[in-house]
Amino acid sequence: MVKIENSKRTILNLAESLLQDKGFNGFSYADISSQLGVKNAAIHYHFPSKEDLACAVIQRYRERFKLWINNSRVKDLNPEEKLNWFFSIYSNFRADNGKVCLVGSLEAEFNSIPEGLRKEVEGLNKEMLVWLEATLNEGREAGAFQFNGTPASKAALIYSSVQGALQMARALGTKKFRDVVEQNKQDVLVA
Amino acid sequence: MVKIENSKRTILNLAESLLQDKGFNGFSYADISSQLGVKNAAIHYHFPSKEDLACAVIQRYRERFKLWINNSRVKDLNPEEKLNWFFSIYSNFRADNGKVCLVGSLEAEFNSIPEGLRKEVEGLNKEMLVWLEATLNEGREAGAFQFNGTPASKAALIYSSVQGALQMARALGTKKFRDVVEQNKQDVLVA
DNA sequence: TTGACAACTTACTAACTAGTAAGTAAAATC
DNA sequence: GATTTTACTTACTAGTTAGTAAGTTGTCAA
Repeated sequence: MVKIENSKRTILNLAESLLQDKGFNGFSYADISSQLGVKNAAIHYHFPSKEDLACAVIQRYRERFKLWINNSRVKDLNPEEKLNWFFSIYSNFRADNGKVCLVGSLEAEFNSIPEGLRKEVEGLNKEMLVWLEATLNEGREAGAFQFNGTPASKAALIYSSVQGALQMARALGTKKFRDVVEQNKQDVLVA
Repeated sequence: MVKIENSKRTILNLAESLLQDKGFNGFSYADISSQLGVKNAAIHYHFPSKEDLACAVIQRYRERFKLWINNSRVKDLNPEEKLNWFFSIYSNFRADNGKVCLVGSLEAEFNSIPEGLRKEVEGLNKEMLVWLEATLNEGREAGAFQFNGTPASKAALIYSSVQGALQMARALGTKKFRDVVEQNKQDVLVA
């Protein structure tokens, strides 16, 4: 038998991509198996249910995010650079065939996805907001950022706007996404 | 035969509600027919395809928005009141069982919805941005609003953030949505 | 060399999907 | 009063969905 190396990881990659492209209700096991060149049942062997598969995607993303923010490449950046790194995640999504944020995609379908998956999405969303809030606070105390309100509120605004902008760019083009990122920077950076 | 008065309108209401609740790929004709107490085929009689149905929902919403903004109740408001009216649309969505914006819902699923529907979403999105941009411009010139960048960019930021915040509130609660609205106000209103 | 195990395939099911064709009954129109 | 139209129902199809059970084969460890 020809072994595809690390099928499990390849399945996760394809599922992540499909979630960002079509949404949870917009893709099927057949989309994955056909791209992988295997049968549907092979996917079920690795991930018994669609919920298991999507949960594994989010869990992996949460691990990845934790590794990133604790790695010196991000940890040691100054607040402005950290914010730019954050925006670059989403710029890369946009550049990659107009993908949207996993969190946004799944929250848009929140009332038609399994319960366990909702919990994972909630966890990821919280973790990202906590980091963004801390970064905004750090930047304001260092005099690099300037904004009204609490870092928590500002973090919620920035995150939700980027999430929304990725979606909006699908209908109105990449410029809209870039506009939102630039406007966010102008609204927070000290001139 | 017992006539349900104005079935067509009731179907549109249910479809609009389902789109905001579950998304295009998250509801079926059966969801509508069961709530209406008719058979599936009755829905197909009024709207042959699911695309026809969803397009009709968006078309009606576009008409409604046009009527609203041209009605003196909104037209004659000052810029700050206009912005508050805009936010109130989404506060009402949130209060109504955590519904999200039609545009956001459909853009999240953009790559798995029919072509004709995409065009309608694009149209609605543009029309709302044009109004918001004009309102922001009007407010800035009147000295009621203060912000960096162009009214177009600021409009894109505000709209995408509200769209994203409705989705985020599903996972993290209504407070997050309110935070984003308040932060937006603080970032634009002259103190 | 044998036996266990991992990673599949084949073959299937039950439920649901959008969509259609033909028939029916009430109501509006001529 | 006859005919057409509106708003359905019944009955169906073809395709897709997630998910399962049982069998197969290559790989690896004892």
